[in-house]
Amino acid sequence: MSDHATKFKREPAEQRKEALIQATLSLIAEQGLQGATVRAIAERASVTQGLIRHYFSSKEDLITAAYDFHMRRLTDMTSAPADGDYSTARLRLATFVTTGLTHPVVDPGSVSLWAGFLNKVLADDKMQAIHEQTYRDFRDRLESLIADALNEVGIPASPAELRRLAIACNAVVDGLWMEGGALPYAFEPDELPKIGLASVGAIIGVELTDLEQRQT
Amino acid sequence: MSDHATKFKREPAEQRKEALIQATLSLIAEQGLQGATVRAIAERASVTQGLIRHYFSSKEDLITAAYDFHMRRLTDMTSAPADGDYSTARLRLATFVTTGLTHPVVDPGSVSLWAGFLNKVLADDKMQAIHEQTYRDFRDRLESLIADALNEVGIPASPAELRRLAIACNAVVDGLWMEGGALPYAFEPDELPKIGLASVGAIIGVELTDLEQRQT
DNA sequence: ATTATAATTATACAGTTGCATAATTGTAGG
DNA sequence: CCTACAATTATGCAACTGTATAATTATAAT
Repeated sequence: MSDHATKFKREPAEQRKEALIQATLSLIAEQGLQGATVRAIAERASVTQGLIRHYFSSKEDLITAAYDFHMRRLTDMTSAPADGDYSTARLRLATFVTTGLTHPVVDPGSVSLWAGFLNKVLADDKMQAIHEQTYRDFRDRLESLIADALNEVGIPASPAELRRLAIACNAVVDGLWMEGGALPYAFEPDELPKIGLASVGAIIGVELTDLEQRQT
Repeated sequence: MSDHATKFKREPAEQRKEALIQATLSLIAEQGLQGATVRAIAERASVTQGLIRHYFSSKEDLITAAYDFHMRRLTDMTSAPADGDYSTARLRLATFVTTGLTHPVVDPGSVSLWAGFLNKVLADDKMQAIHEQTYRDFRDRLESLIADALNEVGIPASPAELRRLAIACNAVVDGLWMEGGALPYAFEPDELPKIGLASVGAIIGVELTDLEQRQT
């Protein structure tokens, strides 16, 4: 009679780690950092709290890993559709902006998550490094899309100019992203991407709004 | 001999309340919401913890009051210099943008504070109401400045257009504000206001960068 | 089947948290 | 001067926190 109801299952390390990270992220999104206690995380991941210590040397270690995971995912979600777009540079830029200002990138949970981490970012060096890294990745990606679009219309820009344009466009996208996440019902469904396209277009001096509708 | 060293002093209610709020804000700015425990707040305000309960019915009550106080101050700091400017509408708008992108409005503590509150904002109705209120105040202020500037150069805009422009400009300013606060050493001292002016100018189609230097 | 071992659970602990309640004490009005 | 009362301190408590350590148990290799 070996029918003892098995009390737990062993999972591959990476899978468990990610499950714990996901549990952590969902808790922070819902209740902020304070809601992410080891016990709450363990419960949400259907695991006992001791296991967290087995995979992460401390709670801070888990938080750091979760932050890295979230920021990477955010950047990837925004970049992916534009990366697969091989039409014109302008359209690629437009796709990037539109994606970054549409669900699921724009989402209360995402914004809450980002905000929840921010004060740790300013206090902890490791967090600061991750923040700087992901910010630069995102902005560099945007800068190269802008450079391509400007070349395409025959108005290339100097490196210094490109830097300024990238910072500005990044700010518009970030700002709209935040507002959309923080006030989900304050904007029409298509309003944010439209405003984003018009603004980025105005800043770099290239028309972007009419491009999106066309079928290849 | 009535020289017993007086153990405490009675302060007017409003003054004590504000002292407690200031202590709360400085703690959240430095360490996030988690650092703002009743004991830490009391100590920073040079008071014992029981007193907090005497002025605020709960910790949440204090946090809410602190949030309201901070957001009001942020909006006021940004608006004040532009309000006292009676030259041209364009200059007033430029002053508004510049002020919002310069110290002390741009400041790691301010951003940290704002972020620390955000997840509470999404969860708590009272906080949500305060957030919506201050956001609208700020954006409406910006919208009226934009409207004046456009009228001044003879290109008035429709209400719907004005709304879009205000949302976009608000996003630029907010985005730059955040980036400046989150990465204090990533930008040159004058870089953010310059980029802000150029971007807002580009979005609404009015030159703003050359105005600031002129002496009346 | 047995065994070795890592994955997982179980238990314990000292410190911290928000809050309630009681005990003081400054101070304005008589 | 003193008296009343609110402002403030003092003390206590139950719940929760992160972490350490020991006890189980699934599972792959033998």
